[in-house]
Amino acid sequence: MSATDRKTEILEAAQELIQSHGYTGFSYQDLSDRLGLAKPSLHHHFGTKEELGLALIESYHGMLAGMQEAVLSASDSPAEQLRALLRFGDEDAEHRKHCICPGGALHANYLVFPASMQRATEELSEAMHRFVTDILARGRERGEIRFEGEPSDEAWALMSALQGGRAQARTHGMDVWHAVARQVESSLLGGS
Amino acid sequence: MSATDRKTEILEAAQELIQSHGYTGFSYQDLSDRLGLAKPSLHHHFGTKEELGLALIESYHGMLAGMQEAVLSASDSPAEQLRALLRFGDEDAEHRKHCICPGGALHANYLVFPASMQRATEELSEAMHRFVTDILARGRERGEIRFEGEPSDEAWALMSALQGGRAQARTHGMDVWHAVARQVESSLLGGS
DNA sequence: CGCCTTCGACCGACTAGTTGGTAGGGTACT
DNA sequence: AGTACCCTACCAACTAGTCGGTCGAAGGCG
Repeated sequence: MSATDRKTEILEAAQELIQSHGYTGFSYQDLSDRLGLAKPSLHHHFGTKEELGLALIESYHGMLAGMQEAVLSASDSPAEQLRALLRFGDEDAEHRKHCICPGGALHANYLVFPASMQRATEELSEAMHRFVTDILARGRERGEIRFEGEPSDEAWALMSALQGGRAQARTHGMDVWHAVARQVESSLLGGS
Repeated sequence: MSATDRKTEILEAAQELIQSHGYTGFSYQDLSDRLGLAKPSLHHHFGTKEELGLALIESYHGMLAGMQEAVLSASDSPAEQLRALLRFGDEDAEHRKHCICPGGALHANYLVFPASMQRATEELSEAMHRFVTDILARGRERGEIRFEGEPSDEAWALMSALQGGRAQARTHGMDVWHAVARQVESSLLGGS
């Protein structure tokens, strides 16, 4: 197992922990227990918790980029791209039921972050916002997606609904997530 | 200053802390510093953190009931009631910009809660959900509110959007909150 | 080949500070 | 006298982070 593998392994465990228990809700000890790796070894890879947090957000950036590429290459139709985006949410929600989405976890813990992580959080959701705004704008131009007001505003609304839906689903069951996704889709793309 | 006043004072400070820093993100020490009251004195009023947390959620129940009454007595029209509900969100968001809404804070920290607080959290948002569902159902019956699918599903979507909007507003400014509220309103009540 | 050095990964034992929580004593109002 | 409130002093457990050191694999070199 090379060094890079170890780092990714730690990052994956840390992602699950921050999305389930929050930034203040998990410790190096938790990571240590879960990975069977001594606590100082973790500090060897990520000197401080802030450093670990930054790497975490960095890796979310990578995941976002991957999703963007997958969504855009799925179809030329903005409506289909929107559907693909929602399917991504479905998969992730199904795969890690006890977690909230990355953005939700970061926003929820925003105020306890060191400044560097706050900045990184802002950049991440701005990137997501640009992506969603673009789909919505192109979709309405083509007559595939319907909403009132500015695409940018609707993008914030869409992101908020998905983020909130994921959070509520954790306490009220996956049905709530599906309900939210369904309402969002039918509102934007028209009834079934 | 009577005992009840002290308790409310502590509860108010604790509310602000849980909504800004999260349940694992604030300590009895933080409360002590903020209130100028020794830490053991807090334990006198709320023996354990779990007890404090339960009282917190209990008081949210009271606030919810107060809001329901205010919203329902504002008008007979479901559309107006919905507008009143959104205004409530506006006021609270304006008043405590650095906080997320009670429901959002509770959902975000759900997994680190002791079982009793998890149950109380579920009950709180189910109460809110029943209330919103009722407004939506009556509103559509009267032709004042428009949406597809089940009122219950749309209620989850509405709550999710507001909760998420409040969270994102903290990192991207109050404009985001207003954008989300506006989009939700125009989607349900029709264009301006 | 064998020997030596270097280096990243790792860990036991530790630190200083914080966590939720307790013990017990003082004070002030009823 | 009793009760409600508040305090100082304390506790065990946990926090992020450090220290000094071990291990094994890689690389240079005669």
